Amino acid sequence: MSAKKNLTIEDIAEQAGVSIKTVSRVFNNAPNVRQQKRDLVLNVARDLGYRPNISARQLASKRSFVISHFHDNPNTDYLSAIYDGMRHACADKGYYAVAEKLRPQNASYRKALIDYLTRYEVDGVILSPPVSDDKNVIKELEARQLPYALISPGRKVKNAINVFIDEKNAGRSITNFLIERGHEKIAFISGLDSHAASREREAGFWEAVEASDLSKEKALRFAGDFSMQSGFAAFDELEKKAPDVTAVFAANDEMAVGVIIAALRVGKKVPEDLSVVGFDDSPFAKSMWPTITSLAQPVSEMAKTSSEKLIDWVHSQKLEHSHFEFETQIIIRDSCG
Amino acid sequence: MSAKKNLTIEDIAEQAGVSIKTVSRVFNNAPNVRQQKRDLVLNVARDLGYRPNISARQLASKRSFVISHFHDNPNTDYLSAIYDGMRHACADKGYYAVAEKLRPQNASYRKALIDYLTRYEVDGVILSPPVSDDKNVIKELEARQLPYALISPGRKVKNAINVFIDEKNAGRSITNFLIERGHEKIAFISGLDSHAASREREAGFWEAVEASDLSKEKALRFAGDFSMQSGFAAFDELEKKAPDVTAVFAANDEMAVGVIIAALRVGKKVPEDLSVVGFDDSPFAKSMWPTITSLAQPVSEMAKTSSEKLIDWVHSQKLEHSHFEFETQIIIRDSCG
DNA sequence: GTAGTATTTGACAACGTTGTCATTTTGCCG
DNA sequence: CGGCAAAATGACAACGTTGTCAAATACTAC
Repeated sequence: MSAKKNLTIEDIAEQAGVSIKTVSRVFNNAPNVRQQKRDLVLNVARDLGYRPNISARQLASKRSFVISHFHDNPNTDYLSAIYDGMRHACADKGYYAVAEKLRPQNASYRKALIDYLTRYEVDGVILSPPVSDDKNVIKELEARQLPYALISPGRKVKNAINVFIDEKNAGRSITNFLIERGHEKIAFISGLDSHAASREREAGFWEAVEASDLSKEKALRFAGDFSMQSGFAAFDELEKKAPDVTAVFAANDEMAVGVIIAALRVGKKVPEDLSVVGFDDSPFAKSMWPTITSLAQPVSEMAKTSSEKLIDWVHSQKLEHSHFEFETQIIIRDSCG
Repeated sequence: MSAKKNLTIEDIAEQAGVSIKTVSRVFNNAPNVRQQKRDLVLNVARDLGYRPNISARQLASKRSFVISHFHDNPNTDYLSAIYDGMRHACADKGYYAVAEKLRPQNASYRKALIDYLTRYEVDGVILSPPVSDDKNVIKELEARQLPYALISPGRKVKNAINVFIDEKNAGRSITNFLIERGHEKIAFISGLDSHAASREREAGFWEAVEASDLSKEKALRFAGDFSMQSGFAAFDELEKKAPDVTAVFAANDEMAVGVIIAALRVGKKVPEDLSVVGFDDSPFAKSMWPTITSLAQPVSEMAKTSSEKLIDWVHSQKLEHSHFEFETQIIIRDSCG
């Protein structure tokens, strides 16, 4: 074991025969460095295995190289997907990705938020539903002039990065998918009405119904809250009120799972007796029996883009593009005939 | 808006009438500061709202104030529980918690690991199954003399923090729970044999069987892999080979869910026709129908302790206690008669 | 009260970058 | 080829802590 001295910017500068400032410029992609020198520095750095010291960078530049995801969502699959996307974007640029649970129902959460923000000095923040629609949080970020990105916000915010899918359109297309398959009486199971996404998906459902030959009475709505249990309950209600419904669109996969299990329990089979489609294409959808047809949104990609644009914003000190719409896709599986 | 100048250690020192070094000592809980001065400094700091600058600390102390969790586990509930525990421990001490997925099946993962370690300069690492049993990862950490903690390792490691439950004992006790309820023919569904925890839980199962009045033939074992699908398959096999089994112990909740759904699908009811117990007390267990009796291990607490001890280790430069055993608990729910 | 020791405190130089601004080099035009 | 603007480069002072080591102060035993 050799005594390993830390490589610094000076070592590279010396080896390359330039000043430390030039090396710094190269590593920050700063303008006004001749290509030839840039290559030289990069080569020397690669050969020696040099990495800029993050702490020193932070201190000198007053950036923290940390982006944080604020959330309040019990769906750990969703959170993990977002974190994956963040890590991807961060890895390339030497940023840290962290996450923090916010509890808006908790009276002291605003204090906790401020506390967090002062303690950790993050460079940028990503908000996911339902926090992405929390006025108080947004106000706090704006007051500090902290760059932030909203994933699937209920309404777009002007001076922020907005990353989203067309929820209404998605709801419409998966509803159409059911109608096209010949279902003549269908039901929608809502998520929490406080989530904008649930409202939009429902709006899409009704638009599809109206554009079809189905009469209004042939479409029903049951209230859920995104949980599996609310899927059970919705199915039970459905059985009571409209046992002739042949297809269900649940606003997320977890409720779709609930519907399927509740159906099994009274001897109804999916898809033979009832077709079910979900939303989100969560791991559930792939592993359930039957596997569930679901509308996939590219959550990781959305988080990755959010992170990249956030980092760009931090670097350039200005917001170039603020709206990023992503495509969705219906993943057809076994849960509908 | 007042121009807000950054508060530094010097401001506090000046206000309190001491040197910056004394302030530094107070904030690092260093010894040899008179209580009276300590209080004085703390008061001044609180009044002014001072927080030490993390970057400067990092740079001067050559610590990164980051601990990282290396994992390779698709169970996002488990990962989130660990991250929660880490955050708790970190929040108090100004540390950052980050996580990174390792892919030991990937040929280049060792390179990726080294890359990660040089890029991010973490202070300590937490490994969870199956990575906590990965010799290569451990070797790499030891070579760098990086403090690390193992959550639920297959075998304890000497110069590391080991945080665990008694898996075998847990397996025994939940098996006994079934036997005591009068079940006379029972089955165990294993997880991946490469996970030490699954092997231990199984060992506990057999110990309980042997200590009981059940003859050996009255206990069966089916191979699973922790996935819901393998729960389906195990049930199907069970139906074929031993339809008179009245109770199943699945090595995790996801497989227990699989068993229940597969049973429903052939018209068997849980718990009337079949009792099922799981392991981990995941959100599944609470929300499934029926709710699932499961063995709970305090994952968040374990991660919190891991983090705390890791941070202590970093601070004191030495490992005080290395073994931390946690208690488990059977959470009785509706899935067994 | 004094010497000797242990505890407490402070001065000042790191730590490894980036920001600022001055200086040098290059490119262009007449 | 001289003059001038633009581009490229460098010297050096931040950034806000902690580490080191010397100095001051408090305690102890006689």
